[in-house]
Amino acid sequence: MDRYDAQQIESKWQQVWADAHAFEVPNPAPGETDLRPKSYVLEQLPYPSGTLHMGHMLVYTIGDVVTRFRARNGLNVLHPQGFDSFGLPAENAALNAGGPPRETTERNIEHIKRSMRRAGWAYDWTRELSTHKPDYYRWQQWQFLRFFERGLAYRKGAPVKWCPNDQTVVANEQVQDGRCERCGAEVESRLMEQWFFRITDYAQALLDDLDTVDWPESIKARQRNWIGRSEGAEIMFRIEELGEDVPVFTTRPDTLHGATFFVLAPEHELVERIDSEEVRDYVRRTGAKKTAERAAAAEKTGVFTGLHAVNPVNGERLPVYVADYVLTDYGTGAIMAVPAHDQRDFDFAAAFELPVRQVVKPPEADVDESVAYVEHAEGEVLVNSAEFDGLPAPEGGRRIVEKLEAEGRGRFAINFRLRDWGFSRQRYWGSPIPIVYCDGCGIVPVQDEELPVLLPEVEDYRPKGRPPLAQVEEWVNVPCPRCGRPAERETETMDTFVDSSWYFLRYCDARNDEAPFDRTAVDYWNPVDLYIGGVDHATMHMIYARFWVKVLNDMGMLGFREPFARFYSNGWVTVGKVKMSKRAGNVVGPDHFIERYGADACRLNILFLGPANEDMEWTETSVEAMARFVRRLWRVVNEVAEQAPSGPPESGELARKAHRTIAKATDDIGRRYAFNTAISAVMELVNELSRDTGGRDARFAAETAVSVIQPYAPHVAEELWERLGHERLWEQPWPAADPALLEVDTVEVVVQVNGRIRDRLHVAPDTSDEELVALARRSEKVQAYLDGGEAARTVVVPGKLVNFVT
RNA sequence: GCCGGGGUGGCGGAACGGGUGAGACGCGCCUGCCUUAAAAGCAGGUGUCCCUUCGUGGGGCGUGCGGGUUCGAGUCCCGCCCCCGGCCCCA
Repeated sequence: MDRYDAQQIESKWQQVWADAHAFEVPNPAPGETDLRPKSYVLEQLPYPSGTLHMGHMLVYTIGDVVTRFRARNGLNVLHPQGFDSFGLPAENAALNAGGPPRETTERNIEHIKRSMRRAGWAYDWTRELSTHKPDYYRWQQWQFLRFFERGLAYRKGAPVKWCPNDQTVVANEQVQDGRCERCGAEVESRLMEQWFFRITDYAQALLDDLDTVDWPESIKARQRNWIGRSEGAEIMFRIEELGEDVPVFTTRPDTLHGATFFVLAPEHELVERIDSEEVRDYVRRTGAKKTAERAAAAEKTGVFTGLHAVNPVNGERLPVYVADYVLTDYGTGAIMAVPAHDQRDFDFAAAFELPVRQVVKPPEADVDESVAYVEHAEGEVLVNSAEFDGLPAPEGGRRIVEKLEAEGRGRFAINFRLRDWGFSRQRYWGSPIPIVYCDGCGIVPVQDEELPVLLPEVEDYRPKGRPPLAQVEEWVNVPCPRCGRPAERETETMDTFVDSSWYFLRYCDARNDEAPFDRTAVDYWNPVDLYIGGVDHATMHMIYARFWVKVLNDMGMLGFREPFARFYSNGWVTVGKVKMSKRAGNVVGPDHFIERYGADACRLNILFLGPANEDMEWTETSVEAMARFVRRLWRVVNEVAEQAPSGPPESGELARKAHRTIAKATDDIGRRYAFNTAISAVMELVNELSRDTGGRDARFAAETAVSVIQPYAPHVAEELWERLGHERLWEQPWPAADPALLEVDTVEVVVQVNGRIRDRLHVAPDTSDEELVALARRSEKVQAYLDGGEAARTVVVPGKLVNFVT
């Protein structure tokens, strides 16, 4: 027997697969139907900002196991791969490396592709895409123009989060604890003109359709959190001195009579009309505050404006304050303050000595205005609320809104936390936005025939506050597409989340140069049957992509409403319980381990560490263990190949074990996504096989072990399959377990007396209940415990136990 | 605060519609074989405590804590404790 040589075997089979175009999956030709059901298996594509790490190893191996398993189970499987190559990570990587982003990015892509091939992942590379390539972003620009025509992409001035380090606007979602998610710098608030997608139009649909997808509950919960739907009312207050109506949103219209003051956010548009040095000073100070400071402030701050707001329900004049505990980007940026029933209002009232008036009273309690009553109790009623006194609070709230509605001063309303998606970036490395600004015509879209608007090569792409593209005069200055007079191009670029909002559609028709994709192709493959990726993309990317698909569906470009029918979220790979990440500086790459132990051992290892949807601890000893297992498999199967006779199995215990292994692995991979336990099952089989490698059953067991481990360790499986006298394992049907052979010859049946085990019987699995009881009763040990008496009740679980209850 | 997910040996983890003896599989550790030696490999042992005429012997306790349902609970119910993650001046 020759020695196991991972490198030699793996490169051999990788070459065989490439030559055979083994994983290339053409779209069905027009008019033809593939009889196999389709399956679209997709993993989130990588940012080529460096090399692969163990997190990638995990996600891509999961996808690969499922792909290979499904292909052998008669499905037509699409499994493409590409690169999310635009955006800040790639650009920052280029800045660090000191070259142009295109060069570093493309170098990284080549490196990653080599690693991916070396790992043996079965991709259809004919569909490869990179989002920084003009043939990709051309169609993104095209789709942007369709969004723009429909008013779904628009420009507005808005307070935005500005990262002083990256010198760009970042999305709210990219801010963590007041810091830039990418670089960790504290973000500032600025008012800027921005491009937005009108995702809020789809808030309700995004919420409702979560019920139609098969995702982990935790991921759905995150999206629901993010969308943040709350029901309440919008109530109109008149600012007396300005003669302006200001709406407020409240979830507690029942407490309207308890409003004792009124607060505007410092950024509220009315604030600049207030002629007060004190107010201007406060707004200035607040603006200088970092978002994080503002949220963390223990003491409520604010300033009286001299204005008054009229409460529409009772005509009371409430003093108007400006205070930064009211946020400009939630609700309407103004609130009615009810200190008796809101902790924040209560704190503010305490600091500014404002009155507190309780209007909701829990049953059997006196009115107590020394604390805020914010919880809810069954049977609470309204007090101090004029004609609504005594009504249960929920009903009272309803009646109050109805009354205001009749007067045109209020209505039931639903508010979402979700904001429109600001997607323009003041950076270089992204898709240009195909827009031209003309003094005469305003915002003018670039004509479809002019696409793509190519990203020009620039000398200096470092961010300086102004978009780097603004410095490229020969690029910026163009004639207006509408009137032909001198005009200027949009110099901001698109957020990389735009790129990843539709890449899974492009894979279906990746070489189309007449449209983003053909609807037939996209409708054939989609929705993605299994989407695999990290929880970190559960909110942003996966909400944007859902939005994108809904819009395209409304445009009639595709025939489905949800992109990802099922989502599998992989856990983190940890080192000493710390997430493996660039930031933590504990990244271990697969390349070194693949070189040392082989891709098969590494693939097995990453899935054997634990359940793939939970965090798993990386240890080097476990790779060694898997390398040991592969060598053991190699030795045992080679032995069988050399000495075991061919011929139909004899259905002995070893053959039965093989059938049980098939059954377990099929269920573990196909239904449960329990990748670790399927490996254990094969290990058990190999352990048993190693004790007896000589018979026909041994040959069958060896073939089974090789066949079942193939999705995990495809190279060594293919080599051993060949040595067992067969070929092209990757195309062989997945083995089927014979139900008749799943049972062992004899089973051990436990005999209990009152739930205590007293004896064991060894019987055939199909022994009848009556027979079991008779056998059990005959046992001396049981007799002793029954003590001559009779069982009041006898419980029989066939093949498992007999329990006498006295 | 609200929401989601978890607590099982020295470690990672099994036990998948309550059905035996929990702890599969692997790591680590211990003993032995092979070897001049090492590596690799092979065989066996490994929750815990007690009794033992040491026998492939007997028994108690064990799945975060306290109750409960059941002939039978890691699994179901009630009440706690702790850990991880998400959204939070969200009006």
